[in-house]
Amino acid sequence: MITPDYSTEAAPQTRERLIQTMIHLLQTRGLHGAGLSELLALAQAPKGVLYHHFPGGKTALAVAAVEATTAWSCNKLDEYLGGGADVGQALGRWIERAQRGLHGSGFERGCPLAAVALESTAADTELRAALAAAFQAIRARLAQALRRNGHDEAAAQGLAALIVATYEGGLLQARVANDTAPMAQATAALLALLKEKEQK
Amino acid sequence: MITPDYSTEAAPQTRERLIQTMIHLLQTRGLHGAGLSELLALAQAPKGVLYHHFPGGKTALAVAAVEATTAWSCNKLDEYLGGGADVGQALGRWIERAQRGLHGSGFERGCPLAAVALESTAADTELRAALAAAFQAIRARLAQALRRNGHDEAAAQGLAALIVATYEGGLLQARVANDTAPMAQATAALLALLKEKEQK
DNA sequence: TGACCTCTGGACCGACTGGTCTATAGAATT
DNA sequence: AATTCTATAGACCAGTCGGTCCAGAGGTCA
Repeated sequence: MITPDYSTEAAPQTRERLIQTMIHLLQTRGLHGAGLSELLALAQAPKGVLYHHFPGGKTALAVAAVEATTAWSCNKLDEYLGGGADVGQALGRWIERAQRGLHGSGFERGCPLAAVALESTAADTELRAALAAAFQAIRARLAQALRRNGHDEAAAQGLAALIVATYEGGLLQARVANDTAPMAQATAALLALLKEKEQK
Repeated sequence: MITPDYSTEAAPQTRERLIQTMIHLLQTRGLHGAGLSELLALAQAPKGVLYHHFPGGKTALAVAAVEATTAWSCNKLDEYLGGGADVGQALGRWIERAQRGLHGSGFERGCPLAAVALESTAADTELRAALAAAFQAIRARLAQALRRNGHDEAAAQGLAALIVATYEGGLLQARVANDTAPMAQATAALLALLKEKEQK
């Protein structure tokens, strides 16, 4: 007889706490900037717990964090883009949310994917695979919505990549500037260009 | 009588080699991912040399690397934008160069500024100041050229931020995708939008 | 009740980190 | 020739890194 695999209460909480803490550290310090001792202190967990839930250690936890971020982002995108909503509008809401997060954290919390993306090397195969899948999934969702909005396949893919780039690049500039302005300006410029194209 | 301050031959070579090596490591692994031992081995320099030229240690060298990158980028931009050339064309050349660099390094070499930007915290004041100045300078140069091309002040600033964001975000996506496509697509989409606006 | 299992807790470890310090080579100055 | 200054060289250090290992806590089975 197969044991029902609903786990105990405590276990998923701890595991989830580790992932959330890792996401937070990736946003603020990046992968190598985040030490295990700091992570465990923030998550209020001893070392053994980490290696129990993630035998692969720090890297495995980072992969889990990347995957959790991917899932979360896709859900949020689906929510914003749901019902064939206008991509420009959805993008506006998305960026607004990011700006609030950045500003609210004193310009410390950026994108958890971006930092890892720039620190990882080709040797970090699992991490890279997770990151590649993440951006791929996000672009695919955007492209799908753009196609629904009347763009052809090539244009949809191009605009999807441009939107993601604007988001990541805008966040990066805003972070070092200690000011949301660069991100807001970049986004506004992109939205204006998109609107003009529509009206053409 | 003032001593002519052309320095000895050896000194600036070593110092420069340290900076160039740091830039390379920032591009491939980021600030925290790059160890001093690796840096010194690549630069073929003993430890004492580093702390002789950069009493501030690793961070001071990173600041110097950021500043050198800024100067280099501004020079290149001036070259591309010189004589009131079209911004779209200049941007195309700029991005093409970055793509060749990325592809030629097996998708390892990205932007030395971006990685540091995401790893640094508000506590790293010098590093942050250097980075803020870097992006500020680059945006200013782009905005100036855009104004020459007939955009008003606000539009020029917005587009400048958008261009930088596209560059950084495109590079990031291409890096993890192991494929220049996302960057090429994002850039092409942006250039297409700019061209449409011109013709409007 | 005893065996088992998942999960927690933390002592412990070797490797490596960034950084300091002293010795010295060699050119420039006196 | 003696001195001074810049630059090179690397031994050395304390602290921290990620990771291993084992002891128990507490639940769920037979």
